[in-house]
Amino acid sequence: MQTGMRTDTSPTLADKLATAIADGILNGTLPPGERLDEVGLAEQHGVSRTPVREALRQLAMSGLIDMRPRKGAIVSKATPEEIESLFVAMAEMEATCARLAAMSMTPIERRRLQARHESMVALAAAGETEAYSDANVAFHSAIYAGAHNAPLAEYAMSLRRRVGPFRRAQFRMDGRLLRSNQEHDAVVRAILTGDAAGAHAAMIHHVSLVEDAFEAFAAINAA
Amino acid sequence: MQTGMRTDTSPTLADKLATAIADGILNGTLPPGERLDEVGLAEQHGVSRTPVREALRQLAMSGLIDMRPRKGAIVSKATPEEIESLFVAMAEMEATCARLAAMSMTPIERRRLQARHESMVALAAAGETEAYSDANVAFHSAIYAGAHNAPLAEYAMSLRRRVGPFRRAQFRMDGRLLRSNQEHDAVVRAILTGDAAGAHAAMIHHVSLVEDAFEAFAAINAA
DNA sequence: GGGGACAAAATTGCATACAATTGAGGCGGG
DNA sequence: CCCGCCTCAATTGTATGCAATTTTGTCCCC
Repeated sequence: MQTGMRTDTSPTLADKLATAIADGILNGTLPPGERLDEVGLAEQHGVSRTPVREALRQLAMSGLIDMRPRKGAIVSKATPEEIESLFVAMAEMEATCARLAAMSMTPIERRRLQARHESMVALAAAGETEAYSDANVAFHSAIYAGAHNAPLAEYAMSLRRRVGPFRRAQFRMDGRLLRSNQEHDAVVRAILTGDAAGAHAAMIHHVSLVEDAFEAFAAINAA
Repeated sequence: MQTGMRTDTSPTLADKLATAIADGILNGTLPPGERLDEVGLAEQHGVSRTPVREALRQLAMSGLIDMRPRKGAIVSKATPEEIESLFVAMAEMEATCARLAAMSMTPIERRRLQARHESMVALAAAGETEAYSDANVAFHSAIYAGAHNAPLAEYAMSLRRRVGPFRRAQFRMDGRLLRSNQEHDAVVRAILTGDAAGAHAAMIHHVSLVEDAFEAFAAINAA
């Protein structure tokens, strides 16, 4: 799903293309720096250039791709500094959502968050990386939703997507799963007790460690 | 300027149209709910529908307009709850930027912020609404920039634009200028002393009052 | 062998043309 | 008088065609 995307009653070709291309970027088929040729994409999807151009423009606004007039589009390829900024921004957004969630989640939402978290304990212990990763996204999304603020939640999700291409395989690093789960525990406890400041701090801490993991990963790959 | 807009080397027609339409929305020429007819806009600007459509898609992603497949585009017309969410989101973003600015502004940036603030004291005292309003935007922009985080700064600015259509004439309310200036003083003091938590709190307080002003304004207009 | 100018190919930007869906208005039946 | 259906105009979605700029490849000269 795409941030701020048009409400989809019978999605248009351009919309479908936008999600298709975004998927390609997120799952690594289209790596950062890859050139996005209009006719190529058009032929590849069996459509004309017109909807392709509209899809590209939409993706450009989301930050997933870069367009330069008369130069074409490429998958966004950020410098280490820009990637760092993205991670910091994501940490701040997640922390803000966590703080708001601590203040405004309904009792039902709190119970569900706790249940979700507890179910992840088992996954972490069993080392089920893939299932944990999926559950992790759902966990964070639940916190976005708990903030009860659509613009913030959407932007947080958009940032999560945007850093996606740069954080592949993060969970494969030693002990990430168990550690992530412990940090979730701190976040959940703070939210459940309505400790806004604590939720903020715990979430910043959690997401910052993800960033550290990325940096370690990047360092390994650079070597 | 448009958030996440393509880097402009010889802007394309679609880009120029996007800013033109955005200007129309922001200055009230195109009020919320106004229908954005493609052929109308095309004739009005002397271009074909193609660049108009691309501009609209761009604006849709920014949240300034709403598009529904085969139904056309309208200037975003939010419910009171959605407007409330926008104001809350803006307050949170501004506060986050203020906190980061308190932590990471350079000495030069701090001095400039202080100078800018002091120059606004005179404007507030003299009741120069228009000049103060311009300076106010620059003041907040300086804090965004001081956060040293492009994604957060851009999103904060984008939210500021997005609430624009709903906060017209806010400064005309009694005593807003002086009060705004006093609140700025608290924000600036916190930032200059590196008081991150204080900067956050002061900014939330400041922007929340703007929201209250809006609500009062909306209440008057509804009556 | 290296570098620069020119030409051709490729690619983007814009316009026009066509198709398809929506919404409105009219018409007839109840 | 009201309701449903049908038809048609209006509007959006998509394709194609053309113009302009960028890029690439080649040739010539140094």
